Parts: sequence; structure tokens; C-alpha cells
Amino acid sequence: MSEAATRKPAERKRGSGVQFVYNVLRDEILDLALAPGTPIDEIQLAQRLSMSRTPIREALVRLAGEGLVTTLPNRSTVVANIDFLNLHTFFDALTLMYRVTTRLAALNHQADDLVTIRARQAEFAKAVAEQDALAMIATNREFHAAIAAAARNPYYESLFLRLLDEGRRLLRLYYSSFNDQLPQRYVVEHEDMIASIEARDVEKADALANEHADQIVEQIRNMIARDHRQKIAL
Amino acid sequence: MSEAATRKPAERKRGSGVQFVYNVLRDEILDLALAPGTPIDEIQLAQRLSMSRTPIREALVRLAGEGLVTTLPNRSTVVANIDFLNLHTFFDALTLMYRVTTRLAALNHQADDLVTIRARQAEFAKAVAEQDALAMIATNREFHAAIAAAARNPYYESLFLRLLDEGRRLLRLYYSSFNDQLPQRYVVEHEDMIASIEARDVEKADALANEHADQIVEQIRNMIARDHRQKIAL
DNA sequence: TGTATTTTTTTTGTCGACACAAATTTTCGC
DNA sequence: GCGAAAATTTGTGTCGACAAAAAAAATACA
Repeated sequence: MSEAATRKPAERKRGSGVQFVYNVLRDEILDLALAPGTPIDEIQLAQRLSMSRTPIREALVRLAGEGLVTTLPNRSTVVANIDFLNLHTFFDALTLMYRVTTRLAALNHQADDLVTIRARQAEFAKAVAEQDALAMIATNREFHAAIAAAARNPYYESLFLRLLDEGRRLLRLYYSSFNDQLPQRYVVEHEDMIASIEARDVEKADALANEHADQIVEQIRNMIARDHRQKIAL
Repeated sequence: MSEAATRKPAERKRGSGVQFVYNVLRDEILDLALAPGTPIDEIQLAQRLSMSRTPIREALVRLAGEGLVTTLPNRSTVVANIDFLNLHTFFDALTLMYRVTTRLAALNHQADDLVTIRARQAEFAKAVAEQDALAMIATNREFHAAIAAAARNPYYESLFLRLLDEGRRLLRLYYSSFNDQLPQRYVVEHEDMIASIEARDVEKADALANEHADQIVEQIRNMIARDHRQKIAL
């Protein structure tokens, strides 16, 4: 609760209140500016964003629907915890959505989709070149979100976006571990995926997405394992 | 707005307001008691359920998050339309979720899961025996929801539940067409699925789910096609 | 000093009211 | 009569206030 905390006093368009609160909270949750388990005080938030509790509460309901916060009845809503015990279900779903969206993108994409995807890939490559771990996390998400959009299936897209957000939160936990040579590999893999999508080679796109997912899952697993050893060592 | 409309005046526990409104609206939407496109008047609803607009609005936000209603800025929220043009994306996602949840149920189910699944299947068989189309729709949903619960992956489960709801709405449109011999086939297919889950035969469960999904998709397609011909004939 | 009970405080859930935006109707000029 | 502008109506978005529920603090009692 530091930089994004103090916003403009009270000059916002009518009807944008809920959206505003939603965006602020969502960013802070995904960036771990609000740690998992942190209780969210409605009154405090209302004062911070200088608005009434009503739009705040509606934004919280929306976030609860996406699983980013948990509402305890008659008690404060808290930032959703990261369930390390069931990470395998997350990896499973993430891998499947990587595959399905990339497959369908190869099948259904239109000309301007590739423009967008390439733009996102350029941003990702820039983040990697600059060794900016936080930017890498964010731009990687946007790259795959662009592919999902090109897949033209809103059901897969919404689940995938949710999973990518969850992943962003997870990666953010370990972003200091990004100073190795792995990211460069991701850039190449992204390029291959783009090529297979453009060629409408569904099976190759599928295989590449599968590999890519395995890579990412493996890296996250390593980070967690490393982290756990440190914890035990204390 | 008939039977469920007039509820108790004002004796509900604190904190259950939103949930209550959510349940009422959700049922009415999925049963097509509220037709797609129908505007939902907050004040009217508030009077009907004899409560303030605040819990009503929060329930609407939640429904909007699940795609059951659409909120027009500064204008009334309306019951979500059924997108006939993009049904194939729905069928695609539905089929995949049938497969994935049945696969994982075969892999991850525990003893009492099968008890629940069999209970749901019994209810479905009863509905089929009694030729009760509406009950068939509802119990079929619960049967597959029970399998999804046994699959132990909340990400797949939530998407699947959403798709099943959408399907319930779709089937409800054509429930008068259920007076044929097809449902009996579904009962048998369900039994086969249960058997393969119990045997932990993942590949067979997958294959059966795939067939089952194809059956259902085909039936819905036929219903729509029949319906369209009728419309043209007018 | 430790524990059970009462009181206070804090925070949520709900309400009624008002302000603003869009749609609708009415009025006015031609 | 007909179209445009003004006035009215309708219904959402936001607010401040109050009541109920937990939690926290204070008190009583052993």
C-alpha cells in the first residue's frame, strides 16, 4: 500500500468506480503488493480511494468470483492464499490451456492477430534483454493472452487468463531467481510458436505449447523446491 | 415471474441476502423463466424479494462474472443472450471438459465419490423412466457435476459447471423434443462411465466421455436444426 | 494469577435517499 | 402535421447511516 495508494481525490466519471477499484485491487494482488492472506478493510480502502463502501464491495464480489479474494461471512475478505499443496491441479490445467489455445490459434487466427502477438513477443524479448524480471512476467502473460484471444474461444480464454494471473502471482514470489539463462530459451520457443501458428500447423503448435508448458512448470517447480530447502535450512 | 416470485416477506438471516438473490435469479435464468435479453429492474426485484437494492446489485455483479447477465453501463442489466452463432466454441469446450473431468475422476476419485455419482445416476434414471424432461436436464447436470467433483481439479470444475449451466439453458429451450428413445441410451452410457471410473481405466473413461459428449452435441444440433426449419416454415 | 463472563470496539450487511444519465414524452416553431 | 428542442420520467451509481455479528478488551471471580 504505497505508490498506487494515493490516487486522485474525487474526480472520476460516474459508473467507473467499481472498475477502478477492481483494477487497483487486482494489480496489487497480482503484484503481491497485497500478500496472500491479507485482510482487506472496506472502510480503510474506501478512505484510501476516497469513495463510498458500495463500489468497493461490488469490486470485492467480482474479485471473489475470480478467486482472487475469499469472503469470510460477517468477517473481512482476505486476499486468496496460494495453495501449494494442490499446485499440480494448477499445472495440469495450465498446460492443457496452453495447448488448447495455441492449437486453436493456429486454426482460427486472423491476419491482425499475428500483428498483436508479435508486438507482445517484442515486448517480452525486450524485457528479457533488459533482465527486467517483473516486466518479463507481465509481458509473458500478455503474449499468451494474445494467442488465447486469437484462438477465438471465450470459455478457454477466460479460464486461461485466470490461470495466467495465478501464475503471475506465483512467479512474482520468486522473481529474484530469474537471473539465469533460461529466459532466452523462452524467447526462442515463443518464436517457434508464432511460426507454427502462422503456418496453421496445428499439431506442431500443440507440441510446442506442450513443451513450453513443461518448461515453465519445471522452472516453477525448481523455484519452489529451492525455496523450500532454504526454509528447512533455517 | 410466477411461483418463485412471491417469497417470504422479511425474515432472513443477516448475510444470506446476496446468496438468496443469487440463487433465485440463477434458477430463473437457467430455467428460462427469465428469457434471454430480459432486462432486470433492480427496484422491481428489490420490491419482489422485499429487500434493499444493495444485495440485489451484488448478486448481479456475481452473475455478471459468470456470464449469466450482461451489465449495460448506466442502463439496466439484461439476462445474457444465447449466442447461436458461436455454439461450436461451446461444444468444443464442453466436450473437452467432459473428457478431462471423466479422465481425472477415473484417476483421482475416492470411495465416497462413487456413492454420490451413483446416487445422481439413480436420480437421472428415474427422471428418464418418468419421461420428465425437465428433471432429466437437471439430474444429468448433477451427475456430471459429481464426476467433476471427483476429478479434484477446481479449475476444470468451475469451467465445466459454467458450461453445464449454459447447456441446461440451451436444452431447456427444446425440452419438448425429449419424447424420443435417446435418453435411455444416455442411461446406459452413464453406467459405462461409472464402471470405467471405478475400474480406474483412464483411457476407457476418456473414450466414453468423448462419445457421450458427441451424442449430446449431436442431439442439441438436431434440435436446433429442427427448430430452425420450423421457423423458416412460418 | 488464570479463567469465565460481560462490555466495548470494530467491521460487516443492509437500508433509504439523492445525484446523475439515458430514454421518453411533451412542447414549440414551422 | 412534422421534426427538433426542452422537459419529464425512469432507473442506475453512489453515498452516509444504522443495525447486527464477531472479535477484542475489560471486568469479575476463583
